Amino acid sequence: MEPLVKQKYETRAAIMKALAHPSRLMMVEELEKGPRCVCELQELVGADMSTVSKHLAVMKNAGLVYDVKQGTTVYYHLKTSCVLDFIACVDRVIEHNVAHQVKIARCCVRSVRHS
Amino acid sequence: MEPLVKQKYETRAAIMKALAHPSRLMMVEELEKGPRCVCELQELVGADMSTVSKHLAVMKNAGLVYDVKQGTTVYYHLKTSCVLDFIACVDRVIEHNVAHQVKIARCCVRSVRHS
DNA sequence: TGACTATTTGGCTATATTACCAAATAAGCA
DNA sequence: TGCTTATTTGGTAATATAGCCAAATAGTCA
Repeated sequence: MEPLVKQKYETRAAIMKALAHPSRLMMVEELEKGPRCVCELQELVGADMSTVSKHLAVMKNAGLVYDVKQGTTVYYHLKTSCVLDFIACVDRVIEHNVAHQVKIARCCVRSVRHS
Repeated sequence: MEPLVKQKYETRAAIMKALAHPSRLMMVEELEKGPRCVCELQELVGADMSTVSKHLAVMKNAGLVYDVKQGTTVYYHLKTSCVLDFIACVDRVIEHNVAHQVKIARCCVRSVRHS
């Protein structure tokens, strides 16, 4: 494995990781509606403000969001809305999984009935 | 935050997490070309076979892949190829970030030249 | 059955992530 | 300047993740 190729996958993974947290996903979706300050996002996710700030730092570091200071408040903006297509794809995977679970469940019910 | 809504984001994050690793991304891309056995994937990522097997278990658990046993070898298949659109989106974020870095770099060069 | 191959599991250590609290910064205003 | 508000940073403990080795499983074939 060439170092450059390896690097490519590490870079990609870093961005995915920055999205792979419930609070962060929630915030990304909220930011799609428009810029939000830390306090608004804190209310949304219901965690300590320092925690929220750190989550935002992670996403900023990955280049998913940027921040604009206005007085004492900091407004975070979503950089690319394509992360939402992203989430749509994840939801398709979930639907697929759920459908499969249902199929298994139906099968169980049937075999109980027949036993 | 209602528990069900919270659950939704946790489910999504779990799937993202299952993708958020260089080796796993590499494997997903390889599996797009067709089913592969663990040994082939091991060669690809260059890690211990047990490590590769555990990575595959993570993805299987998230419903991203499924496995078919054929004799002693296990072939892994990609379930949804939409995870690749996903990767395409990540690459767009990366491009965007790189472009920004270049802009900063150019700016630095200029200011050095002028100082 | 016994040996061989492919894969998974268990155990362990090192590292990373997350969350909270407390303290530090930074901007605006009396 | 001193106070207040919004946010970030540092410290720390709990938990999760990743990697390797060794051992266990499972299937094939002689």
